[in-house]
Amino acid sequence: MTVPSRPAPAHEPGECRQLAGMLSRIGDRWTLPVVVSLREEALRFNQLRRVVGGISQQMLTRTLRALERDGMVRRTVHPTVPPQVEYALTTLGISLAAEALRIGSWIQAHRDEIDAHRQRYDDAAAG
Amino acid sequence: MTVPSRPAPAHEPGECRQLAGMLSRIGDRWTLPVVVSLREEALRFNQLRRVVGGISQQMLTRTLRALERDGMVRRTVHPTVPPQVEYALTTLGISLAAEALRIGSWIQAHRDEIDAHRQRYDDAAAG
DNA sequence: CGGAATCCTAAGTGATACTG
DNA sequence: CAGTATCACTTAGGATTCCG
Repeated sequence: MTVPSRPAPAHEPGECRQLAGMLSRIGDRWTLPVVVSLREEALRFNQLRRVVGGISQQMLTRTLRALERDGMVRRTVHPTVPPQVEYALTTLGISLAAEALRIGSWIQAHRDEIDAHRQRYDDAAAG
Repeated sequence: MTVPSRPAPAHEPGECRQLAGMLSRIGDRWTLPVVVSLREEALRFNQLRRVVGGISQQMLTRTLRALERDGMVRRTVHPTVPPQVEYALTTLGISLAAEALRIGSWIQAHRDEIDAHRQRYDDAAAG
């Protein structure tokens, strides 16, 4: 493709930043495990915590709040005693999970390649 | 393999963690802007810095090192005076960029929806 | 049970100054 | 030009304690 004097970059800084922003939102340590854990069924707080595994109470709370704020997760409180709170993916959340899994496929497909590169790079640095 | 009473979750913790790990690698503040900036042509350090815009020298160095380590970017030093270093995407990097842009499309498509949710959530929290 | 509040550490990020 | 080194600040995350 010939490059004219100065074509539109096909990427504007704003877009990249938003893209990076959303990727880091879902790329944090717990968002994806939580979303994937909710993929098949709604779960209650401590159920979810057990399924996800290894997540602190605080981080689960924060992650769920962020997901709820973004409209990815719906929080339903059942006025029982003791209180019962259920978390479920929204349509938007399901849609995001699908995209995430797509990237997951890419990663699995290229994981060996990436690991090999890292190995080589680190070896070269160490040597 | 015997069929368990419950179906396999279709997600193993290890996978999620790797997925999240890679997403946070490319979801950091600068990786994507850098990759996208390199999409059409190889650039030198300070060229790249200008194109990306707003990135500190240190973060550009770190981002490029990480990308190089992962085999996404190839670093070529031309033994001239003054030194000239060129950065270019590898095939792997181009492939990643394509995936990233796909997510970008998703974000653009759902951005208004997400923003509306956030607005509503924040308003409710403030009220 | 489902959180909130608090404290602490590590990592990401930016600014600045210096070097080959 | 293309970095490295250092410092300061902010945020992510974990551990612990307390509450309705």
